[in-house]
Amino acid sequence: MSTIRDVARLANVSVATVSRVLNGSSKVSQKSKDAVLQAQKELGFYLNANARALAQRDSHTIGVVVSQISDPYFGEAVQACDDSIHELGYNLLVGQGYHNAEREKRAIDDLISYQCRGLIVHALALSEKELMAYMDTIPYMVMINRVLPGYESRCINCDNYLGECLAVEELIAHGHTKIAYINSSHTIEDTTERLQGYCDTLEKHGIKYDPSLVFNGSPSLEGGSDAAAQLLAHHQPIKDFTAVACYSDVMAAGLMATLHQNKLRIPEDISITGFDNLFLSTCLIPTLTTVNNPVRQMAEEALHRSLSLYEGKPIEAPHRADVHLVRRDSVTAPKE
Amino acid sequence: MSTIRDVARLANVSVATVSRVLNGSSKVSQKSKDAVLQAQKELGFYLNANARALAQRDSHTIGVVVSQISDPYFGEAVQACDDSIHELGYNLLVGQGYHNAEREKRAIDDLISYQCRGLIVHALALSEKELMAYMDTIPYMVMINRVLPGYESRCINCDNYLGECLAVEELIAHGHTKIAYINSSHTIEDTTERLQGYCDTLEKHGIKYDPSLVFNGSPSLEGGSDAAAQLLAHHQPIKDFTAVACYSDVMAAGLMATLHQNKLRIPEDISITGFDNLFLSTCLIPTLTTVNNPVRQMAEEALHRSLSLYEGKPIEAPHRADVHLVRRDSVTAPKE
DNA sequence: TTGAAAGCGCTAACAC
DNA sequence: GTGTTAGCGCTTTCAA
Repeated sequence: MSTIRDVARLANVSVATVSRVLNGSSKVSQKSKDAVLQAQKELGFYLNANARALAQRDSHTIGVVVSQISDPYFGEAVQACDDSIHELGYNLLVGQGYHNAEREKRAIDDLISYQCRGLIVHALALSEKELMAYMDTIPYMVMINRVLPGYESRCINCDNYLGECLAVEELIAHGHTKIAYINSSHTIEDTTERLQGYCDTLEKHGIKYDPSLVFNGSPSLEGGSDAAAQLLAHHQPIKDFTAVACYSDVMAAGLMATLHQNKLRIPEDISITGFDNLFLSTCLIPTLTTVNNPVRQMAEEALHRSLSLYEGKPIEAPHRADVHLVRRDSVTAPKE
Repeated sequence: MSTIRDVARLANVSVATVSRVLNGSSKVSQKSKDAVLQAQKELGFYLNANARALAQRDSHTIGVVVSQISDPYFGEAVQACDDSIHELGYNLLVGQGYHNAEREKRAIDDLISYQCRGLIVHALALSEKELMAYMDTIPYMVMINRVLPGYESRCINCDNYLGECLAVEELIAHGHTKIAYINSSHTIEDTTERLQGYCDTLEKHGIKYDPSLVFNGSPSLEGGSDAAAQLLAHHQPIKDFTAVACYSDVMAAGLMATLHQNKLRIPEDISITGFDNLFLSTCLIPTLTTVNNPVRQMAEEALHRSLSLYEGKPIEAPHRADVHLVRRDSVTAPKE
């Protein structure tokens, strides 16, 4: 690896000049510029980002931690973040928490030591207390999909409660009264809010909440399948429910696979709703009726807040993203 | 941000001692250790990863560039890489090329300047010439899904030709003779090899290759839908083909969505095969018959080669991962 | 077991 | 316009 000094020597200029040319800064004579560029090419030279970060006290880097990058939801979320991040001239660093407190901690710690200029974290396993400690030491840290009391303006999420109400309303509007619910086993705000939306909407229509129709799984495809398997196992033959509302599109996809394996037709036998409106939900057959979760908008909001915080700018009011129902083909009227 | 000096001062030891404690290295008295840890906690101190990388001439970091992290194929690939990377105690840096030469270049350049200790790149837009130039300047760079002549042992891919042969054989074995093909519009090796497998297998069974049954799209869900739309538009009513082999699972998913929109049933009206065996292919309805692409194994292989290369170790023989057919529900005999 | 000090590769005053 | 040089925060000899 050659250094800036090698380039300077070869180009017959000082290191300062090399730095100027390579950073496109201030006035440099065309002659020096050419010499430097030529020398750079000859040596295959790259500025050392670590050294730059150190000297500039700026890593040009934004950290994002999610559960798992291969999960479609987080794939889209990270994508959304990265797009905004690059637009602003920064680079993205991703950490993965794997639904696991230890790993979440490590992911956050790593990003902090990389001196990220912004930090957006999704954590579902760490306790409120631990997260609050982070929020206190890292003033520019922002959370997504989770709200910490006292830190509301640094927590970005969507209206989970309303979203789930809309989904269940849609099922009821089609005539369903026996509605099961597939839930995430991580009980953080979004989970409890969505479940609450489910319960309240049933109640509002005079339908009694039946806990034996609610099953949990990890918020993943596998988790959706698992929960679905439990649901079917506990209700044979299928007559206790005609529809299933799901915590997320991903879990809904898992549910659909399991229903299909069990020769149940969607929506003829069972209607389904998801949550998130991932691209995935348009690929499923039938396409999934779901609640739009504006990840992209939330990513932008989170990024801007984190950046502002880093610069010590005043904090705005809390942000709660709007949701709306997206009607597709997975909901129809119950049979008979 | 406090520095190691602040910690040293507060703990009443030298910076060297702080460094020793925080790196778990060599002999330090329990007393110093306690003092340092206490001071660290008090200050909320984190070692600066950039400074460490500089001092140690080791960033502890591996770079991976893919097309797009939200793409299910790359989601799984990055995941596989990250798992191996963490096992070895490194950290992952991801770059995205977005099917675009300029972006691919930038992603690679960024990772190089971060001083990655290993570099795994998937690039489909950059020319062979440009990539070879990179391979020459970065001796530890390894490519996936692409083979550069003269650099075979630094290029990891799977047996694309055989894989596509297996898929088409499967269709023919079910009685199909009119088989369309949906292809990626990026003509790199995997694309041409799979197409060749398709052609040769047809020919082997005495079926004439018909170019009017082959359509391109970008290797994405949207691309699959687009290509499918073209295919349908050019063959109305549908009587020129009874099956479609696809370049990838992701494109197959796009195709399935389009067929479904057009009221075509799978597999009753049209049989389909994919390529990759993503988790996605088990979620589609019907589940997709496809070719297993051992991404995880390839990721490990790529990582180990890159690391060896970095350490100047000898290069092994070329690696071409095995493939096999995975039978599911998207293929059946043609009608009538 | 500990500390002093010389770098790591770069940027950014500052002086010319 | 250009060069000199003092750091950035850390690790790692080398001596003590």
